[in-house]
Amino acid sequence: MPDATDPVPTAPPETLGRLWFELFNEIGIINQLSRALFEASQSDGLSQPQFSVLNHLVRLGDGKSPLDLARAFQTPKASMTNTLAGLEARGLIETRPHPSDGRSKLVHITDSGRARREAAIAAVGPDLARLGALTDPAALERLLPGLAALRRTLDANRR
Amino acid sequence: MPDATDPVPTAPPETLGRLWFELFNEIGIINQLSRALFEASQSDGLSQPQFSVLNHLVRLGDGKSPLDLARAFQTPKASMTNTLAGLEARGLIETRPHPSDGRSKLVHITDSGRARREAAIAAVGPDLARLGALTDPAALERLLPGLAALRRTLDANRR
DNA sequence: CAATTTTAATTCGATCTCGAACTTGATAAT
DNA sequence: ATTATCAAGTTCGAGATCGAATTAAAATTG
Repeated sequence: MPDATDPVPTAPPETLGRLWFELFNEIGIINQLSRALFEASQSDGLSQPQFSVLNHLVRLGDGKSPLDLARAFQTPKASMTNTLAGLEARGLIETRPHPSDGRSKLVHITDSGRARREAAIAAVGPDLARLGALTDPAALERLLPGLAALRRTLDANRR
Repeated sequence: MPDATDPVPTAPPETLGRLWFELFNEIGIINQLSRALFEASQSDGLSQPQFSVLNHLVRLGDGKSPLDLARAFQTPKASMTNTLAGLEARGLIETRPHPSDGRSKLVHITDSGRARREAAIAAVGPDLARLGALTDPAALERLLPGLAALRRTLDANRR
């Protein structure tokens, strides 16, 4: 029986750790499988991070700096540099100097990049349709708020 | 207005893709952040996959084959080979020949491996406690079934 | 009981990840 | 104004990821 003077419902510490590990484990596996699913569907070698950046630029607008993008995906700057280099080498984005800040630059998607994104979406389409038939979309939708909250908590809490 | 002759609520295809991408995006970021959180807490270089394997061996028993482990984590065999090599080089696991199958081998955790796992859990403890204070554990718990179902669907659906 | 096919694991190589150090440009402090 | 500090991006290097090819040991087949 809980003692009313307990400051907090004193979670059993072992159990708490287990909950987090289990959660992160599930998430790691899903991440794994979803990346593999996506990349297997792409005939050329567009990686999942590359696609994510293209998609972000289309959906939320381009003209962002690399640092903006790194923050949006919570990835280290060096990783974003690498992803952008891959996209630029393929001509899917181009970078222009920042008009007022000489250290920075702005990332713009090219027409070819837009087309590539469309093609990528079309290529995973059948796989997603297959998944969609096995899953209740509403159930997925219900997962999103909890995940977003968790993501924000983790983000707010990092050093 | 929906036409009653529509065979199925005809999910708007664009929207369906967006839902999946958003979901996988959140999951990718959480995976990212949780790995960084864990690894930053470890003073030596125990990686998150290495820890996961140690944890698995303690919780579900050792004496598994590398392939068993690869399947449990849905990772390619080659990745598991690499993770196990790292653990063995540190003396945290040891492998013994499979008694009846000459191709295989069995992974056993060492005393040092058990101790290392305990230490790793202790080292993330403060971070998890901080997170725990910002989150409702029950809300996390509620996420698990949906994630597990998603994981199973992805798993069942891969080629 | 050979020949074939499967299966467990490793090796290899190309690519990705990311912390740390560095370069260069902006901002602040005195 | 000069100097110190800070911020954006790149480079570098060590390690991780993972598909494909390889090796060796079952299991299967005819």
